[in-house]
Amino acid sequence: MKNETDLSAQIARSIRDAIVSGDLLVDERLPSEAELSEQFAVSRSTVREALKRLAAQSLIRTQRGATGGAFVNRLTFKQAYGQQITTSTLLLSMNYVDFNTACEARFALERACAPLSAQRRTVNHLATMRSEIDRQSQSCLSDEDFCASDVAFHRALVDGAQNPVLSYQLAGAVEAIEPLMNMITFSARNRDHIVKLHTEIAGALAAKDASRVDNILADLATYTAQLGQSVADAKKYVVKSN
Amino acid sequence: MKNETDLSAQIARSIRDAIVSGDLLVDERLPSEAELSEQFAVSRSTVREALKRLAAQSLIRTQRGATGGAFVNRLTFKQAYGQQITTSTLLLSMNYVDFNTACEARFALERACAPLSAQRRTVNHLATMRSEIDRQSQSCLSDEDFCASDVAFHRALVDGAQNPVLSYQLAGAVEAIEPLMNMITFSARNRDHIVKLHTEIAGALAAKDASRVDNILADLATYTAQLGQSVADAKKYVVKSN
DNA sequence: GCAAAATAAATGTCAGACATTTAAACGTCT
DNA sequence: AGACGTTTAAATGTCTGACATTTATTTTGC
Repeated sequence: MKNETDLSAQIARSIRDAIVSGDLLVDERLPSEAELSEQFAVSRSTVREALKRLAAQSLIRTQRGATGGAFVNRLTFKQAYGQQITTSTLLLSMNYVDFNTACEARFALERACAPLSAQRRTVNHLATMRSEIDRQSQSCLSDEDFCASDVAFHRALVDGAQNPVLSYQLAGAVEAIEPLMNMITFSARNRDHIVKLHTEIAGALAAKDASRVDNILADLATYTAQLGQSVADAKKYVVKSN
Repeated sequence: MKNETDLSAQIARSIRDAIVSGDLLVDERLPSEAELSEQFAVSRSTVREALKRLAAQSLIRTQRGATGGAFVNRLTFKQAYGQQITTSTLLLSMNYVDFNTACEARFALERACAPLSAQRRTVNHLATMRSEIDRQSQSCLSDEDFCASDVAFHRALVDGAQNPVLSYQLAGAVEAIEPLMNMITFSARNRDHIVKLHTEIAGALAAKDASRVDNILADLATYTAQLGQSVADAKKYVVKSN
């Protein structure tokens, strides 16, 4: 195989395997850097580079001081969200993905959450959604803030499904598309229509009417795709498409 | 805020921001380690630790030699898959998530892909699914191999939607659940039923019958949840549940 | 002109030192 | 004995300087 890698990468992989396989348990302390450098027969710097790699993936955390060291980290959903969003955003922003594809994926996934959310959403979720709708109705809002509020609205919808795995998966899809949405200039008419659809969604969720939620989400998907298309069309007159 | 972090973490964040914001473009070369250590007024070791952090997230790649250095990496879907799977697997394996929750999320997302897959799947996707069904029918297959084939089947279904973003998102959900599925002992009767459902799914996809695919997937979700439940029940007699 | 050798620039690795943080061990006073 | 300050030890964090290795370029020799 590819054995031409760095020592630090090899060591990182070795420790990562030990964690993933359950050989090292959560909160267990790794040997000290000095001990690791002996075990692997490399210098302390090399061990440190390996540990930094693992830290970057939230696989370990380090503490200084007498009882300090590197500990196997219990990956929290928040940390996982963060990584998911970073990765997804980069994937999209590096031009591999056009707006339509991202949009399609996002709404497909969101519609997967909708039935569960209709069953399980709490009053808190509904309240969050309504407060975001209020914010979106303020005409003084910048396009960026409008998008951010849009993301918050849809996050509340997804969180309503009360399934942290779904929330985690959707975090990437919903948040990563925000930079793409930010390229859209929202006219007052656009905003009115979106706010109207959001209001209907909140209403349908409040009524626990899953199929109505699904229909409105489908409309919203179509409408969003149209907005994206118009931006793409406008650009064609300025920049040559690939 | 939290400014108590390592220098290497701060520098990594600074460079990461430059990449995400588009300040550093894909394939652009970063300054050499020596130059970076001057710019940030830290030692080369510290810079190197920062770069290793970024490399661990596939944000940069490094080349040795005269024209070498650190380059902004174009994140490939394959790399993103890999990270996604690692993260998701860890998240699930660290006991935050029970089988039901993971299963629900997985099938919800998969059902989101099904209508698109029914429209767009190619003969190749169907062929892959059929060949996996054949493999699953061999009674000599170990439980682990059966699970692996199951994953391959569902991946083909998802890939049939021909939306790389969906495939990427689902990679985590479908593959990360494999270790949990591996705890299930599949009797011949279990396998027969699953193979039967898989066959029906493939047939419905071939016929481009989206709603039938959806119905069968719902059945499969229910059945899988039942299998997981029986494992959980059996365990209750041995280990006390939390 | 072309192939081999020297060169230079970069990352990879090592060794050793010092700084800083932190908890525990130790004393000292009440 | 107990509370409180001090010392100490162990760990990570950082710096410095050196050498090894890789690789593209330049030079040299024929």
